[in-house]
Amino acid sequence: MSRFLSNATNRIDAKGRVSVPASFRSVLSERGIQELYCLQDFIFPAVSVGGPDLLDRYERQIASADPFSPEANRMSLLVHGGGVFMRLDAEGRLMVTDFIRDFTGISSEVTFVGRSDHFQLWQPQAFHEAQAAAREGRLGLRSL
Amino acid sequence: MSRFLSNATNRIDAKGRVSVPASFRSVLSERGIQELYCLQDFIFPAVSVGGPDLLDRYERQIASADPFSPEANRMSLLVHGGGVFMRLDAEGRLMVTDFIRDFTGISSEVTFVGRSDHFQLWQPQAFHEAQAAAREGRLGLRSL
DNA sequence: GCTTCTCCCATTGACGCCCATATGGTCCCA
DNA sequence: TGGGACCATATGGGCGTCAATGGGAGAAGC
Repeated sequence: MSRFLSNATNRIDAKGRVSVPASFRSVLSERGIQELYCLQDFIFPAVSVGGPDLLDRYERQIASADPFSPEANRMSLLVHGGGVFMRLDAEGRLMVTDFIRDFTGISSEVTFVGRSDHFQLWQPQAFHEAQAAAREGRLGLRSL
Repeated sequence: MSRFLSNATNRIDAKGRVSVPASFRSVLSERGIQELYCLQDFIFPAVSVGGPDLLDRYERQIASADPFSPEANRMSLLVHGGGVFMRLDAEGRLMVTDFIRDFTGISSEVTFVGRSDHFQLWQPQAFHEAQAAAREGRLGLRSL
């Protein structure tokens, strides 16, 4: 298995912490990830979380683009300027910082969304809407 | 090679579990499937269930696109963010989670529907309507 | 000094694992 | 051919374990 899959919604406590789902934590430990790298998604109002390899992937993507293109410029601004390192506490919780709240609209609950090699933090309602929209977009295309 | 065929309706017990029909279970064990991958159908209000190979098929589809494209991002949101791995208990039952209930409308009974290489979970009434509609050559979409 | 973060422990509620019972079908034998 | 024993499946429920959550106290920073 060993990939981030499925979604779960957890509550933020009075101190601003939220438990990362156990299934995600086991993937993290399997992969030996201790430092989490967080950055804003390019399309959705969500924060992506993964190991340092996540940063590597984005840097390769930027490197592969024309370095003077607006696209590469914009990506670098988000990846290098917007990225944050975080750690979990002993119980597997992370602090929901203002950086996360402002970009995602998260206030009292966090939806954790698996994305195979990383996972994301969403405001629950926004996640449901985005998923519904993505499904609509596929209607009309042939399904597998 | 045996396939998932026919349909059967079973009751959900007080703890939210439901028995997978024995004929489906024997197909699962023949194929050596122990971990079940579940995903919302793209067209019908039903949840598809199959082996990890089901997920592999979708991932190949995603991999064929530019990994940073909006299209791949949306697809991953559905396949990774909406998919779940599940296991059967010792008696061959699975938990009917809110994820399944919300999408299918299932409350007290589950109709298992064979689809050759996978099977689906339906709300009984919705299944009958969709099948009747299919007989008439229509697409039996209920409003979700 | 006060606030903010980290480490630690307590509670509780959900889920997995186990065993018990019911129900319906099949096979064997009279 | 009808009755009964046997078996497999579906279903019900107890109980232990672990994850999610809440809160206290010490450490570090402003």
